[in-house]
Amino acid sequence: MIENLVIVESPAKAKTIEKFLGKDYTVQSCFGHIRDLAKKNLGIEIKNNYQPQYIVSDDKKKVVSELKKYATDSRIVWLASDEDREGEAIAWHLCEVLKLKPENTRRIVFHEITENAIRQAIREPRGINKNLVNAQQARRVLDRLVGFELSPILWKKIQPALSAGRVQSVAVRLLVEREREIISFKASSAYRVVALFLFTDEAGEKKSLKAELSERFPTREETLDFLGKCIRANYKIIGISTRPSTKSPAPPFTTSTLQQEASRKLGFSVSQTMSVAQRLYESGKITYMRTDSVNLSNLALGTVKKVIEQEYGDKYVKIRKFKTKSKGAQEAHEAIRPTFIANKDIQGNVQEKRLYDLIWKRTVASQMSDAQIEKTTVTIEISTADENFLATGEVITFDGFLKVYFESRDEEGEENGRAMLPPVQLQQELTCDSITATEKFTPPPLRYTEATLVKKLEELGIGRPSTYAPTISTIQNRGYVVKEDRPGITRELHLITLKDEKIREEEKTEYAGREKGKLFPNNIGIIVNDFLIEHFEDIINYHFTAKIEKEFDEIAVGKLVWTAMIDAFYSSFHKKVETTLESSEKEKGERYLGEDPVTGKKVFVKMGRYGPIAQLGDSQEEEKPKFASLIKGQLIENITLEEALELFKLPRIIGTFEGKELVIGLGKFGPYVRHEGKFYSLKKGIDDPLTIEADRAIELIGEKREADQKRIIKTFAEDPDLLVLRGRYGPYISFQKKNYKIPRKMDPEKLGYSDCKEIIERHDKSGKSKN
DNA sequence: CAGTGAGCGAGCTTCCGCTTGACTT
Repeated sequence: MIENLVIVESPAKAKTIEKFLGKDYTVQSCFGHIRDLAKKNLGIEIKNNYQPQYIVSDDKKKVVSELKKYATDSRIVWLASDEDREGEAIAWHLCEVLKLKPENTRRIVFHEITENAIRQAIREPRGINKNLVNAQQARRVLDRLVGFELSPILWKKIQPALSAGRVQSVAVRLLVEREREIISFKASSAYRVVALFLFTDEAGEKKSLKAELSERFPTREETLDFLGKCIRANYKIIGISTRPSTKSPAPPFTTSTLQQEASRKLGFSVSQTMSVAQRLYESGKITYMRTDSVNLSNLALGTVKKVIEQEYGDKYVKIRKFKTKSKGAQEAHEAIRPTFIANKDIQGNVQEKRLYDLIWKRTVASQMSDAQIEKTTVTIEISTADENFLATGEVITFDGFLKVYFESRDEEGEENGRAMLPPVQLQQELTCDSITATEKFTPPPLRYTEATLVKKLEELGIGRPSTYAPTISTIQNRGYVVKEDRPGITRELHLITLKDEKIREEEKTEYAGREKGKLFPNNIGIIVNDFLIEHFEDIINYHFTAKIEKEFDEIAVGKLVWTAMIDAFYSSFHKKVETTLESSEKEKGERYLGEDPVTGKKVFVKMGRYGPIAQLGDSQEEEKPKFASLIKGQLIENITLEEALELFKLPRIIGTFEGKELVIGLGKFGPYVRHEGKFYSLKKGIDDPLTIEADRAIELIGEKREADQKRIIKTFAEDPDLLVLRGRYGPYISFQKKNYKIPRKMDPEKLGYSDCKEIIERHDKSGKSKN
């Protein structure tokens, strides 16, 4: 007989709590939700007032049967799932599935894993809040209805295996709309004018001062006109103003802000951050990593205070209570912080150490004093012009939290105004060494990274800490978006300088717009997005989640019946589903580009069975149209007639090598060179399939042959098809287009022909028995 | 890994939010 059984969601949490509670308590974990809607036929009985059909999935059966054993053996069962909508539902499902009796079941909640908080919770048990459970059921059922009714429409009207949902479809919409802003963006330029002044200070030392003109000139003529006025002008300081200001630290990490900072500072992907954080959590080094709360426990605040006092001194301490700003936050946990703040560093791999360091610094800095900053602006008058030059400098008079941590930004701003200014006086005369006017282009809107997309979703109240990373993966897995680097463009910019009373003009080339690790929408993402917006704008709407969240809140306080809410939504939604299925045509995203000037045939771009294609000639006419695949990265959205016509120039024969033809073509995996039946990929961003020449193609073939050679560990005279190769996961055997794992005990260098044959045979046999 | 693009049809795909393993040929 067990006296007390406590059930929590996470096994790591169970371990910690068991330590606090002692031997009268057995603590088990249920690993999150233990059952979910059946996958067949929606899992909801629509005609039976939306009765959910819950089933325990296969991978949860083991956990459930173990918990059942424990529960029947226990005097009191304490349900300690999180204090939020999902946690309440988990507690309710546990009651139902484990058949718990109310008289020996208690529901308890705590927001922080400290002994006090848990003892306190046990002193204040309550029952299950059925209203809150109903709010969760409404959330669950609505998401299933939306996801499982919209997705099949896409299979029918666009392409199989696509998906749509309340969260993912909005994420894609954000990316598509941003891409359109970038496509339609027209850069304008203006001249930024910077002067370099020289003077001698009181000690006789030569000093310099850089200052920027208070305005930028939109044209070359105006810039020239201004610089002309500056020849033989006199310069005098007519103003020095200093303005004190303060900077405050950012709040402790939530899931979303941790993902953002790990991306900016450490270059981690969103899922990488989560898996490293998971390891830190499981080894007891940090608190729970899926949270939307910026709150720190009083215990933690006390330790942070001590650490700051010891490391930096009393005047660096400023204890703060942060309030969450994000919509729909449920705050079931603390903010993400080190479990033991006194530990400045930890054991672990490089990634773990770096992420821990980031969390430590952010936590500590959040409880430190404001930084005091003095901003100085020096105004310099030009005797021959109305404009002024301004020199700005910044001096940190008290570093405060900046001693530990500085939050990064997403924009790549110009390094400006950060430097200290040399000491100068009012009315001081300056000598102008030179003035440089540089043409500056306005930057286009920023593309999203994984992390900035998470930030945006959080601002909109869409998605939860546990789903940010999976959502980002889903929209990439469906092919809606791709995360990649893309090269920028080089462009000419105009430079005008005034030095030694002479004005000189020159052209400079600038490399701009290179993208690294950004999210780009694909054609299929754009087509799905446009289709959903045309037929279901109200759901793909940025405010849809906020709207239904309000209704869930009403359900949670008992003011609204959950099935009534679902019925109001579903009856109009389902009507739209039916009319869309009946009326709308198959959507191929076709766009007409114009006529081919050579043949006079019409040119279209659209989605084909295997991807986006260009079509030359109308399908109505007698002659069959020609087709050509679009190159990766080309969008139906903005491809030009000229670019489309180029595509029909492939495949091209560009010469011969070793007596065989070199053919450039475009395949499933991008542009290639074909030679003797073998394929060699062109280098992305370097080679253009339409202009590549034989020399370069031969070079590529050589590189590939060399790389293949390096992969070979062993070959056998008995059979040229059998190879021992070095691969991503270590050495393996390749035979007749199939790969085989080498047992760990065996040395790949010493494998003989018969050894390999044996491995292959053994594998093939076991493979057969499995199928 | 790599050329395709007519049309039909069976059977498959899919949501969001809680949790952790399993484990690469």
